[in-house]
Amino acid sequence: MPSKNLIDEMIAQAKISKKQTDKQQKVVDAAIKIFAEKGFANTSTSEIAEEAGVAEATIFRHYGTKDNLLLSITLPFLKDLIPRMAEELFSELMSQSPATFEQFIRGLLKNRIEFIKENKEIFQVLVKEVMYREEFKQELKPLVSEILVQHFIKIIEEFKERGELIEKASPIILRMFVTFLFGYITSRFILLTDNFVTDEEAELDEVIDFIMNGLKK
Amino acid sequence: MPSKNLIDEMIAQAKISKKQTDKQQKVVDAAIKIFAEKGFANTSTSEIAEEAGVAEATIFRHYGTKDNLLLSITLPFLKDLIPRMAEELFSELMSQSPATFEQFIRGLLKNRIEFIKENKEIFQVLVKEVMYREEFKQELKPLVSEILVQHFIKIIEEFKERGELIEKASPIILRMFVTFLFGYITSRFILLTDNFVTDEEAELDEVIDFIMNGLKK
DNA sequence: ACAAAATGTGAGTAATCACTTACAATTTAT
DNA sequence: ATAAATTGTAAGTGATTACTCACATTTTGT
Repeated sequence: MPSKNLIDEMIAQAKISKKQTDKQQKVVDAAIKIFAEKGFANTSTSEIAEEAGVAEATIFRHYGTKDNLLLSITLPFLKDLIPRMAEELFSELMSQSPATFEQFIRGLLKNRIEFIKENKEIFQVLVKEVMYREEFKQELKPLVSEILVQHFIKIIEEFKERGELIEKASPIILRMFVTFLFGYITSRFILLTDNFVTDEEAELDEVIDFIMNGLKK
Repeated sequence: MPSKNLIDEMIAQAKISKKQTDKQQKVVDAAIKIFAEKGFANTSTSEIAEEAGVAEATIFRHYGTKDNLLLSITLPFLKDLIPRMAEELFSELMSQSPATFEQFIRGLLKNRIEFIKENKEIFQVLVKEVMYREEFKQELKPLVSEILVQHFIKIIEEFKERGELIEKASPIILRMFVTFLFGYITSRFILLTDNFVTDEEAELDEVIDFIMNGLKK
């Protein structure tokens, strides 16, 4: 199972370390669902309690504050599981040592899209709250710079040595790639939540072709 | 003045058509500022009143509801001024008939970045609320499909005929271009509001080079 | 078996929310 | 000049908010 659902993993992990209750589980599930749909600020604790089939006081028994509920949902996802999965992904991808950069980004994109699809809701909660909360940006920064940048630069330089990539500074290559990836993910999973693209395989080909060759004839 | 501040224009326009009051002006300015910073749901009307130096009831005298205040700020921006500016921009760009597609997107990007910078706050309010409010998506859809798509397809086809662009279906070319542009704008103006790129001119060159030629050697 | 600890909840609480009302001040029309 | 209309506000309103508390139930350790 290369791309296991992270929420399940998160919950499983939490269960071992701090043995979550049935009702706690239901609270978390309900909170993720409603936060993703309406946003943190637009969701009341009474609404979460109702959706979870639990007394409102139960939420505060376990999480203390509404803010802490949000952090309990999102921080483990950010701090533990994303970095672990990222490293697994990269080592897996590179151990298969893809012949071309194209093959590499094809594997990467497929994997990431699957990953985001499976964790769409918690991903939506995160993206929305990052815009409002400096604390989330602060949590994200090291994650991005250490995990993402560190790994990517290495890979970019490997393929540059092979003569597959343009001879530009690796951070610039990375920035262009990430900017496109970011636009791709946000436009398809955050903004246009309803009508997702029909033929994914065909779209993936176009995306890769654009990243590699651009728009010039 | 090719790229005049739209908020000023909006306010000026509103002043003529419905003669805005001094206090109304202050309310709108304060609301845009706080909405952009903290988001609509996290901002109370009492906070807006205080920032504007106005009684809370004054807001409701003029706008009736908090929701209507948001719409009074954002809808004119969406419905009147963006389309007008878009058409002006395109006719201006094309009347100078840029020699190459590269020149065209250079002009476009410069212009749009300037525009977004000048209207950064109202732009942030819009992007944040589009994620939560179906009504905003509904307002945006025709705007995007009529103004943006319509104009762009024409231009893409012009440059395809000139043999400057790859021979792909125009909607696909457009989709790749817009996806990158969207990622560029959101990552720089919504997420990383603080440390914007240092050398814009150099970055613009890299962006254009990526769009045209991709990452392959 | 049973005490202690952990979990769950109904019924609150004070604070804050968007919004209203009654009335005063100002502007506009004649 | 003055009546009418518009604009502004202090002081509320009920509703909802996140959160607390006293107490019941269940689970756990011995």
